[in-house]
Amino acid sequence: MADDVLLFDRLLEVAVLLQQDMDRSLTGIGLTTARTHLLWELNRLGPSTQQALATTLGVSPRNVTGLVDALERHGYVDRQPHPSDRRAVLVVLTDDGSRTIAQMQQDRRAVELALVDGLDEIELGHLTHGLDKVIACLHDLMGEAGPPAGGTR
Amino acid sequence: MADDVLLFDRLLEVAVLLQQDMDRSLTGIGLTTARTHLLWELNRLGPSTQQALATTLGVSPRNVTGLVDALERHGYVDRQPHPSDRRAVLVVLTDDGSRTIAQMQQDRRAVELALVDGLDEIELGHLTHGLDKVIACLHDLMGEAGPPAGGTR
DNA sequence: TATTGTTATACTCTATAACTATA
DNA sequence: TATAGTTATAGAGTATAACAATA
Repeated sequence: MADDVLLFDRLLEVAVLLQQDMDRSLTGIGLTTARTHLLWELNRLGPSTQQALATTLGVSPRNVTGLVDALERHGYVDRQPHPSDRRAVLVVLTDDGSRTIAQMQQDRRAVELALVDGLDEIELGHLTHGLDKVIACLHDLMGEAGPPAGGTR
Repeated sequence: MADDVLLFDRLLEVAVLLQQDMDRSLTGIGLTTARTHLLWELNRLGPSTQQALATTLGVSPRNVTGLVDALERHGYVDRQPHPSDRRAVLVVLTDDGSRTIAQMQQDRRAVELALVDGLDEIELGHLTHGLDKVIACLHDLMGEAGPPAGGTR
């Protein structure tokens, strides 16, 4: 009957569970998904202007202002004057921010270990292979349908 | 180096892509993720009180009021008096709402087909098997860590 | 007394537009 | 003139608390 989206449903369930798992560790410490995303990218990029963060995150500069305000208020980042451009500010991780990111990376590794632990090497290979195909296929689907005036055909 | 969360990263990428794919079809027709979620559950449950919807969706009754307001405003649902409880209202899909849901189900089937099309039967079996293990593992992780005063041990 | 839905209030994420200070 | 970041304004999702009508 409704069994015609078996793979889709499984992927969706994984997505929901991952989201829940990541949300769980953010409660009560002044972090949210959006703020954490910024923190994560800031850690990847190193000290950055808000403009750079807006581009990387794909959100408006105004939005970054709000997120940095909140992260600064909670002590995760600092705003420093840009050394060569007095219009800009450099957003940098505080020690607390760095520690928080490190903890998150450790949590991810723990989840990864738990997941891999339940699979033998063959199963893991098959799963990885299948996921890569799914990812490629979804990228294709997005590419085709993205902007109204496409031309991949 | 940073290659120690390979599986996690793949699952995360799938989650992001799925979210993007689902968002894509909602733009410009008065729908959002939250509203669509309500519509979807309403279709599954049949005519429901807002209380029932709040419970099913795991959000506050106040939140449901806002979502139903918006969906009603855009013609996807109607509020009808509850036949036996004059405090409650029954939220029901309009014809337009039903058509929209049907279209979404069809879109899902199309994505499912595209995904399955890229895999032979063996690969599909392996992928499904791996995902089921991942889902079970994630459920375990959530269960263990969920409420502070757990007792699964 | 308990429940259904609402109004009141507040916080967060998001966007666009106008404005300031600087390039 | 263009760019970086801010203030102003607005819409959407979410929550709690207080309140009205009804069970």
